Amino acid sequence: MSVDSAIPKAYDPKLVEARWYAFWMEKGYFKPRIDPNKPPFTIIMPPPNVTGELHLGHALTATIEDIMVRWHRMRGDPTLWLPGRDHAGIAAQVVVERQIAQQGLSRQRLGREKFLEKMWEWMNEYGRRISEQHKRLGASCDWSRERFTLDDGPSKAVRTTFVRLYHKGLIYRGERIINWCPRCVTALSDLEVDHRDVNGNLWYVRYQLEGEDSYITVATTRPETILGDTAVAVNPQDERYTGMVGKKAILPVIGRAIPIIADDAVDRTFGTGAVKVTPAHDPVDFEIGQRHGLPTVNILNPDGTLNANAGPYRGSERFACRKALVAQLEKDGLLVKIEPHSHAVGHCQRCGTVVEPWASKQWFVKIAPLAAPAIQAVVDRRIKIIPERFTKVYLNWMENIRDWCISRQLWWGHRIPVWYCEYCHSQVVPDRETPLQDPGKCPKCGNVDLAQDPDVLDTWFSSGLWPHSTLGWPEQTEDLKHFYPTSVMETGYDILFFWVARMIIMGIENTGDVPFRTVYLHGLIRDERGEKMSKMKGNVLNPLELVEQYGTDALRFAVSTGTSPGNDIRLSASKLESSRNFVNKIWNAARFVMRSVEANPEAAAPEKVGLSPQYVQDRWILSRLNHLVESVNAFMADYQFGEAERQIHDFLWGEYCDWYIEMAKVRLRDPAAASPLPTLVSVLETSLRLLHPYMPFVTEEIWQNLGVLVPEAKSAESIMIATYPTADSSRFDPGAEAEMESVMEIVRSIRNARAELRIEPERWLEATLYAKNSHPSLASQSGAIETLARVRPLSVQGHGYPHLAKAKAAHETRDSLVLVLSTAEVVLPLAGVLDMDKERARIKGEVGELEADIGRLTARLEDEAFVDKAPPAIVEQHQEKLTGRQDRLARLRQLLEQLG
RNA sequence: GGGCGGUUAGCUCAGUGGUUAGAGCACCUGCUUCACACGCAGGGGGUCACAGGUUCAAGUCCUGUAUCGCCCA
Repeated sequence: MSVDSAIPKAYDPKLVEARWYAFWMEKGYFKPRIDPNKPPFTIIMPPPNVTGELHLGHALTATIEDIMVRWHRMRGDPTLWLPGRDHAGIAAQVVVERQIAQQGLSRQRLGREKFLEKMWEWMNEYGRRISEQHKRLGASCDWSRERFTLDDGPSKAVRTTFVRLYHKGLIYRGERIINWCPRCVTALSDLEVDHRDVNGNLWYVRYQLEGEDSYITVATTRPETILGDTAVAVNPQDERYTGMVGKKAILPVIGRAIPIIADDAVDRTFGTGAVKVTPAHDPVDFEIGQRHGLPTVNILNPDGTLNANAGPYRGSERFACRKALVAQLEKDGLLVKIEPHSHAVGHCQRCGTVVEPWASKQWFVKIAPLAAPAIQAVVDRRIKIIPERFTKVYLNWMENIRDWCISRQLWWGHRIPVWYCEYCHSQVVPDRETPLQDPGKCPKCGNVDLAQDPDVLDTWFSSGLWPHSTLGWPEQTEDLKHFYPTSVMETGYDILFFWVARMIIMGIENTGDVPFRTVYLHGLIRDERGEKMSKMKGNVLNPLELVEQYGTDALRFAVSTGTSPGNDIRLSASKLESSRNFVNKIWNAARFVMRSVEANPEAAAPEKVGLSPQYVQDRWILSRLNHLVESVNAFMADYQFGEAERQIHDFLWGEYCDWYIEMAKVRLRDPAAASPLPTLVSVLETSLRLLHPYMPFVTEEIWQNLGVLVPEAKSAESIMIATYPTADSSRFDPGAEAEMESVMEIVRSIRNARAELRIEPERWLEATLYAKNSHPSLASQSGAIETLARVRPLSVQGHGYPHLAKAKAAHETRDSLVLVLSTAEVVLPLAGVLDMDKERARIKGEVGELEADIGRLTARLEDEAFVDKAPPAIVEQHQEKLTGRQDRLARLRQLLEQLG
C-alpha cells in the first residue's frame, strides 16, 4: 500500500486525537517520575467551577499550562500538573436553584440534605464533563491526583486553617456593613461586587427641625433608607450649619426625632452638605454611627423587602418602597427637588442583582497581619509576577486590603466549624490540636446541646489553600514535601486578587513558604470585536465546538501564538483557519517526506540519518534549525510562548517547506545527487519535537508514522517523552547561510522579473549566471536555481562578473535583461519582451535606493561618536554593508552606462 | 479621584535599545507545477497617536498631551 492512499491529503484531527490521548493515558506518561536528585516542575491547575462547561478562558489556561508542562517533561524534569475542580459555592448553588425552580421546587422546600444531594448530582455530572473536555484539549495532567475542593483532603485543610486562624485571633465574628445580595440571600465579600455606573437621581428631602418651623435639607441616592436614619450629619467646618448641630430633626413619614451631628467624614460639596445617616445600610454611615454612638435601625429583610422598622412600608419590595416613599414625600411637601445623578452601584457578580450594604453579623478574616508576609514575598522577589506590571497592582491592593468577610448564607460549601451553645450561647470552636474533632459539649457550661453555625465559607477560602491542600496539607505527605512550593501559577489576570493574592497569603501562613515561585498571568479572550464574551451577549465560543471544527492543535495554536503575557486576545474565525492551515501544512510536508522515503528506502537508510552532511543546502537548513532550537528554548525559558511558536511556524513554512523541500525535490529526481532524505527526515523529526508542546496531537501522529518508515528517527515510545531538542552550535554555519542567501536572492529576482514582464509560467528561459569569486559553489546550485526560477539551461560562470563588452553587446541588441544582485549577476535573453525605457527606469530606481542607503551608512560611519561608542561588531556590520552596497552600485552604474 | 495598559499596514496583533519595522487575514496579478487551492509564485500597503527629552543609535527608555480600555475607590 502506498503512503498516498494510506495518508489523507488533508489532516483530519478527528481520526487522530482521541487515539493518542488514550495511548498517553494508558502508558501513564502524565504521572511524574519522581527523582529526588532533580528539582521538579509543578503546576497546580486553577480548578474550573463545576457550574457548567469549559469556556475559552479555560482552554487558554489549559493550553499555556500544557505547553510549559510538556516542555519540562521532555527536558527530563520530574513534572507534575495537578488538575482539580472548584465547588464554586454561590455560582453553583445559583445554577442548581434555577434548575430545580423549573420543577417548581426551592431549596427551602427540599431542605438542606435533599438539596445537597441535588448539588452533588450536578457536580458529578459537570465535574465529569469538565475532565473530559480537558482531555479533548490534550491536557497532560495527572488525573490520578485530581482534587475537588469538597474532597476530604482539601476539606480537612479548610477546617484546620479556620480553627488555627481562629485561635490565633485572626478570624472573628462581628457586626459590620457587608454586601448583601437579596436574590442569593447571602453576604458577599467586597471583591464579589461589581460596581457599575448607574444613571440615578439625587433626591433632596427636607427634614423639619424639632420644635421649629425650619428645615434641614439632605440629599440622597437611596430615599428608602430614610426609614433607617438615626442622624443627620454635617461637616464641622461648614458654617452653613453651625447653629444646627445639637438640634434634632424629625424623620419624615416615621416621625422619629434624630440628632444633627458634626462629623469630618461629611463632604461639604455633596448635595446640600447635610447628609442623612443610616448606620445599618451604608459603610460610611456605619462608621459615623460608631463614632457617635448612634443606634442602628435595620429596615430590610434578607430578601430585600422592608421589615417592621419601615412602618407603613413593611413588606414592600425595596424599589417599590422607594417609589412610594418619594410620592409620599412629594405629597407632604418635603421633596425639594430631584437631580439626575450618575453614581456607582454595587451589583452581585453572580446574579447581577443590586446589592445592599447591610449591617450584619458575619465571620471575618483579620487580614492585615497575614498580608504583610505576602507583600514581603513579592517585594523580595521570592515570587515573581509575569508580566512585571502586575506586581504593582498586587502590592497596591495588598497594602490597602480590608478584612475579608468569609461567611456565606449558603448550603453548598464548607460548613463553618463553629458551634453555639443552646444554653449559654457561647461560641465553641474545636481545639487547635484537634481541629477535625467536633466539640461534644460546651466548655463553659458543659451543656451538650450545641448547634453548628448554618453558614458555609466563601469558596475562595478553600481556593486560597489550593496549592498546599491538593498536595496533602495538613499532612506532611511525600507529595507536599517534594512538590511544594510549586513552580508556576498560571491563570488570568482577572483573578489576581480573588485567588492569587489569597493563595500567597494562605500558603505562607499555613506552610511557612510561598505557594509558587512564578505567577504567569494571561489575558482575557475576547470576540472579534474586542468584546468580553458573555452568555448574555451570546458571543460565547464553545472551545469544544472549535475543536470539532478545527481540531485541538489548531485551537491551541490560535489562542497562544502571537500573543504576549497579560494582554487580551481577540479570537476570530480567520485566526483559527490560519492555524488549521498551518497544521495541514505540516501534515503535507510530512506526507511528502514519507512518500519520498518510501520511494527510495535505501537512501533514507537508518544509518544515514544524522550523518554529517557536506552539501550546502543541508548545512544551511541544519544551521537554521539549530538557531531556531536555541531561540525557542530561550523564549520558553522566558515565558514567551507566542514568540516561540511564531518562529517555529516561520521556520517550517518559510524555510523548510518553501525552500528546503522544493530544493530537495530537484535532488530526489537526480540519481547522481547526494540524497536529501536523511536531512529531510532529521529536520522534520526535530521540528516535530520542537513543536510538540504546542501541537501535541499532529506531532505525535506524524512522529509515529515517521518512526515506522525510519525506525532510527524514533528515539522513544512516544514523542511526548522524547527529548526536547537542544541547539548544537557546531551546526551553525554562516558560510552555508550566506551561500543560500545568494541562491534565494537569485531565484527571487528571476521570479520577480518573470512576473513583472508577464512571462508565461510554463516558458523556460535561458540564463547566464555570473557569480562572484567568493561564491564558487553557486555552480553546484544550478539545478535548484533552474527548477525554482524556471530557467534552463543555466550557464554558471563562476569566475567573476560578465565581461563588460559582452554585456554591452547583449544590451545593444536590446534583447537581454541584466539583474545586478549583491553577489551575482543574471543575464536573461528576452528578445522582444523588453522595453528599454522601462529597463532604464527600473535600474535608475535601484540606483536611487542604493545611493540613499549608502548616504545613510556613510554618514553613520563618518560620525566619530558612532565609531567610538557603538560596539565594534555593529560598526563592522555597517562597514561591510557599505562595501557591499558600493560594489553593487558601481555595477549598476556600469550597466546604466551601457544602456545609454 | 488613584493606578495600569493599549494606540505599529485596511483588520487582528508580534516586535524584551542596534541593518531598510514583521506575521496572519484582507487586497491586486498570475498559476488545478506529480506534499499541500487548508496551496504556490509575485506585488501594493507604515509620519510606529502627538510633542519634547535621554542616547553614537529610540517603535523600544524618560516626561508631557490626546484618545480608547481595564482595575481599584
